[in-house]
Amino acid sequence: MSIGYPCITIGVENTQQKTCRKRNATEEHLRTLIDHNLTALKNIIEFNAEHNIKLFRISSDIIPFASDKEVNTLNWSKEFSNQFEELGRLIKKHGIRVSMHPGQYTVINSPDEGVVSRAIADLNYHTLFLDSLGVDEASKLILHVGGVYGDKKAAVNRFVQTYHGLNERVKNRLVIENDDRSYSIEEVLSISERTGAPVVYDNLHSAIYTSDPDKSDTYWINKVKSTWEEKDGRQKTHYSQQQFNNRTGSHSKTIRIDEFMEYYNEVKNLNIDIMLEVKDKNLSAVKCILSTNENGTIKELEEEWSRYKYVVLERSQKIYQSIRLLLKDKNAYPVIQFYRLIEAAIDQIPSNNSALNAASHVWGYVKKEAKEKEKTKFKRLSEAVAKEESELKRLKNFLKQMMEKYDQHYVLESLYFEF
DNA sequence: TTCTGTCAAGCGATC
DNA sequence: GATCGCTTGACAGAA
Repeated sequence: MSIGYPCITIGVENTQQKTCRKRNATEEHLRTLIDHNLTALKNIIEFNAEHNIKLFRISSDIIPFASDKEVNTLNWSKEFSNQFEELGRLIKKHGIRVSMHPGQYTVINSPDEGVVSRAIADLNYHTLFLDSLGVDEASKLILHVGGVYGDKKAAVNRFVQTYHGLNERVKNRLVIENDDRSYSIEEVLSISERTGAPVVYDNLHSAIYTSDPDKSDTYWINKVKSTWEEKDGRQKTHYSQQQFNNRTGSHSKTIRIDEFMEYYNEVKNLNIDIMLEVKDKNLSAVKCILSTNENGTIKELEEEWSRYKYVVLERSQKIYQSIRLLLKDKNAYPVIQFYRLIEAAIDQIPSNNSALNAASHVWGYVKKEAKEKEKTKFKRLSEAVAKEESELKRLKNFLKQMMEKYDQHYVLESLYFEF
């Protein structure tokens, strides 16, 4: 089983994707952006390899306006073929399975022909991107069924009809997913019967929208399994949790580990890949991978701790001490307790005092080298935080600048500036 | 330098 | 029929 995350990373240097506005999309500017984004992808792949993350969704925005031939006229696949080859080699070398997922705006069953032809162009773009990497058919392209338009039967028929007219290369990668308001898992399954497309089961969507709420996740995962053939690779699923107090269907900030482990224990023998849909992306992927690793070592937790420690200290001295104590036994691997404590800390809002405490720890990395003027500024900003919580952002921005100026990579690679 | 509004996409609910 | 909300991170111009 592989566990992965979509599109972007939190707290990993040089992995940020760039884009632009249509009106600024000159050929030259697009070239710069594509070059930048492919380099960022390479850095993401390397990060994933280092952290044993074998599943990753590539952002649809990686080639800006790729499916709009009037805006992006570049032959990017050919022009950047060297970078694509290198990326493909890297992906294969590390055994990473990549995928893509056009968003809610790519709709092939619309009654509007213009919408459909743009959607087809978009699918062609995604397919060309994956083909350019040289990855096999197990690298999938995930799509929702689309709209209902007041007549679901007709809408489904249009989906099936358009599907059959798609390029073979697209069809070889295309997978359909249940959504949370229009097409339930049972409806997607019946569309799969008519198209042959494999099905991705999404647990949260199904919890929100299904005609059969009594059926379990395992029931549907088993049911859907037969839509996956050998050439499609391992069955893929999407997993997410509801963010409390948000709109139904909102993805949680982080994967709550106890809830995940309950799910994992039910599905671990079903031979699936799990794509986590969650706001904190790679952080939850690493969390879930370490939590399900029976041969994990304390060293891996110590590495995690080095990234989280100031985030925790900023919120709770008590939890900070508890985690230090927890990691004392070098032969143990208390991974679940560790993440429970991290989650408990992140749930808290930093008080002025605890935030200042963490800030002064971080300041400690540079205070010897700092110029008088910088020391004064730190003092002034700290005093402001003591009076007014809203000033914390200003103080942390200043600290980040200082860490960059004095090359304090230990702090910069931590998550202190990400929370 | 920091903040706020805008972009880009299509559906569907609401007035 | 027109408008807004949904979603998302980053752009882009204002302050």
